Amino acid sequence: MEREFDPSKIEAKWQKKWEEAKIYEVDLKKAKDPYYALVMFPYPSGDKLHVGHWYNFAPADSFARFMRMKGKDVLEPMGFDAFGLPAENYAIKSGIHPDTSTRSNVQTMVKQLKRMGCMYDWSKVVNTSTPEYYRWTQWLFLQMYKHDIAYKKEASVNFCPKCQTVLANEQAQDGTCERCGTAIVQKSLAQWFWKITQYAQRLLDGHAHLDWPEKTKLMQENWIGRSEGINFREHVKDLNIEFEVYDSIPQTFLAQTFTVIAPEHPLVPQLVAGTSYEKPVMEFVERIRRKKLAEKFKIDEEAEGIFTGRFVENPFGTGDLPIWVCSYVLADYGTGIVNCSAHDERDFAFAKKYGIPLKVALLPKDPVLAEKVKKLEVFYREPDGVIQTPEVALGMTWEQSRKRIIDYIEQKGYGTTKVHYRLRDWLISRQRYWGAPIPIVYDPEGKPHPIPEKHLPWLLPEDVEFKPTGKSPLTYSKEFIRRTEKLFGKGWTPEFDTMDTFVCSSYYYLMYLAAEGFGMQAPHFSETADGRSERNHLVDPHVEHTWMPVSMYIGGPEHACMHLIYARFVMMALKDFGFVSHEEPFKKLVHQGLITHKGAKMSKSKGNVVSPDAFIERHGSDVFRMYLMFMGPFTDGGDWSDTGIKGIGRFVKRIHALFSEKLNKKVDQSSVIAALHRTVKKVTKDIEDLHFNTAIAALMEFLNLLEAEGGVSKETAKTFALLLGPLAPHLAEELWEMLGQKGFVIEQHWPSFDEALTRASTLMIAVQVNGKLRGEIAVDAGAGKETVIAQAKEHPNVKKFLEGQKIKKEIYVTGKLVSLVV
RNA sequence: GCCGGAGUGGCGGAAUUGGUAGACGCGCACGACUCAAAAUCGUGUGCCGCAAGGCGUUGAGGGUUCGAUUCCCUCCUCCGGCACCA
Repeated sequence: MEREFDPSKIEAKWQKKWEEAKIYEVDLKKAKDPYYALVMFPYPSGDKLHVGHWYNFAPADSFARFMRMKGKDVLEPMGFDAFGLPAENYAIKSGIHPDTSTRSNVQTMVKQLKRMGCMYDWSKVVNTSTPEYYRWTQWLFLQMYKHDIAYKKEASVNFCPKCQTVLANEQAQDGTCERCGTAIVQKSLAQWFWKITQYAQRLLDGHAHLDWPEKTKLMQENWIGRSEGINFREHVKDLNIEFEVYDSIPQTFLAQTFTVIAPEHPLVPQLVAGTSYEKPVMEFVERIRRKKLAEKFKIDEEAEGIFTGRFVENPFGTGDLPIWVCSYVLADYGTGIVNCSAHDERDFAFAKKYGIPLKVALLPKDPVLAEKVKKLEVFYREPDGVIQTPEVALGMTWEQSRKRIIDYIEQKGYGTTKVHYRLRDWLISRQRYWGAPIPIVYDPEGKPHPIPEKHLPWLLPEDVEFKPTGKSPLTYSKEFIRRTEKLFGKGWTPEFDTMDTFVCSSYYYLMYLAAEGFGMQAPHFSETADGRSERNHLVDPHVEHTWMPVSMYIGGPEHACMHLIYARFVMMALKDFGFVSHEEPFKKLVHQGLITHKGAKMSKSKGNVVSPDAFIERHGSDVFRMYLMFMGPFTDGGDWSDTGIKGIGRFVKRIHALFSEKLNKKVDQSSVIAALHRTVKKVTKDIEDLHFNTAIAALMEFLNLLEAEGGVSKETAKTFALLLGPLAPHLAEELWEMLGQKGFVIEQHWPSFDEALTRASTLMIAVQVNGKLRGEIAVDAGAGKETVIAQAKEHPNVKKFLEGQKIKKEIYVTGKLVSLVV
């Protein structure tokens, strides 16, 4: 009867049975109670699945299994974010085509993923690098183009000298390349952008309905950077030039003494044309431009500037303002021109450096400090400072005065309120090979034309050289150019850039829904019987309506301001275009924590990477994933320990031993039944909250009790096996079979519990005297306050402390403790 | 600099509408089995004590309370994010 416990054998056995029974395949059209459980799909790298993948996928799968046992129709798909730089860099090094290496990596990863034993629906795989997939990436571009969201413009853009490509703002967050860490430089290039800025407000407003970590929403808010202020319309003295100036602290508007303009601003040459200032100013502009090209622009570097010889005619009668070109002014925020006062730290420092006069509009209450501020010896701006001008806000604090002054400015017609965002349009062009070609061709005059949908997929050419020349590799494809001329005519040229891979991942959650029945081939719709094409629909509207938004999305927090913003934007756009019915893609979002080793982030260079393979070989997938979940709270991550996993190994062996040797009870004692119901209650709640660590601890505790009892009844064992179902799926099946049960564990109902049975008949009550624990008494569950307190006073040790004392206060916390104060 | 989050045994961590701090596991010590080791099992594991029991304790200091890891104030440390946005 006793069976040898060999995890690798039983895991292979159940994986085979699951696959044969197709129990994880979901009929999207028939689902009644859909639950879409999604993890951020992996990049198919040549390295194997690492611990980070496991830490994301395995607990996510446990949660999905739990939902399935709770009766939901759960879709848990898996796919590959397969375009991108690593495959291309590998091709440069090895000569192996990215398509070849990617396909082989995908194959390897599928094999590894299957060993995890997750309930992936392998009939709906997506791979973003296949023509069947990127055909829709290109379709998405065409829709964006058609609806005027995609546009091309010459702009100063972030360029990574190492990756030899431009990057989106989001991918250059701290002035370095998101991929390789190289310092970003600025380049002026004609590139394709998507107008994500048009959605800035909706991206902010949408947060209200999302069950996301507050931290993530906050990061997106900061990134979008909404700022409300005043736009002033101003005129340049002696010239027929007008411009707008954005001011987010309009409190100072009467104390402004000079104006600064960004070096890249197109008005700069006009301001100085034909004057003696032209030469030095344009030289200054060129010097700053070169500086930005050569290196990452340093924040802490001192501001530089030069006077243009021009003045703004000040409409408030407070004197004309000299216009300076200034290195710290950003060309693409606000209007690129700013009016300055003494109450902005940088303006203050700049004016001091160049001897520009300043006026004071705000004074501190402290008279000593006020004297210093008046003499412009120190910079000052505090919320409780007192406003000196304008008259209408006199005496108000900096904070209070804001609204009053804005109202005043609008009333007087000096300016209008205006909202600005820090968010910039999404630069989606990349000068790389391994991506989806942008479906645009240029006529002989250089005017762009969208490629008609019937020519999609617009295939990525094969005959290219993988060399980082700074030019798009597609430029070197003869076939690509021939193809273009053949289709569109002589002198026509294709767009040589490919799309940012974040475009591919911005809608993949919809593609799983469209991938039904096409397996690895990926999604497309066939022509209808009467020959009309249905291909203008990315995804079946009914399926989309039923399954979106994603019920639970799990992935790393590093995507807060990239993928998670792009995906929301694309979903909103698709809704506006009429292709989907929802506007938010991810209803609930959870970030798993980071797994470290020896206190540091795992990396090859540090040599502290933990390979899951050896541990899986030895302990099996169930033990490995349970250990990851047991380490600590899912959202916290943890530090990997080679020895810690042994505890879970023992736990699993002990369970197996119990089931094979100790199913010896007809009926369990009532104390065991009570513990069982408490365990069901706790495990249910813990998995709902993604507190896998404490769920496992509760099961361990229960096992300890069963062992102490010397055995277990079959009924209790059945429940125990079901509780293990989400956490250790293979083991649970094996136990289920050992109990002689039919069907798969995943098809059973999640055990329920009886609240009344979770309560024990006798309670242990702690007794405190003056807040210190002095004893413990056993009382009847139904006993009232008087009885319990009387009993507490009889406890010998408590008695000792009450001796000769007068009791001032008696407190009874029902079912927990008695506190006596003497 | 600004905005978040967190500090609990040798280690990972548990417990917060204020109610027995240290569940569960690792490690360690001793014991059993063994020629021996591994594995396994048992006992112990904040400090003092053979024990009954006592004392201490959740980064530091203070406060509220019968009672504080939990609430309030001050400070320290660590982690994450943003940072020329006028």
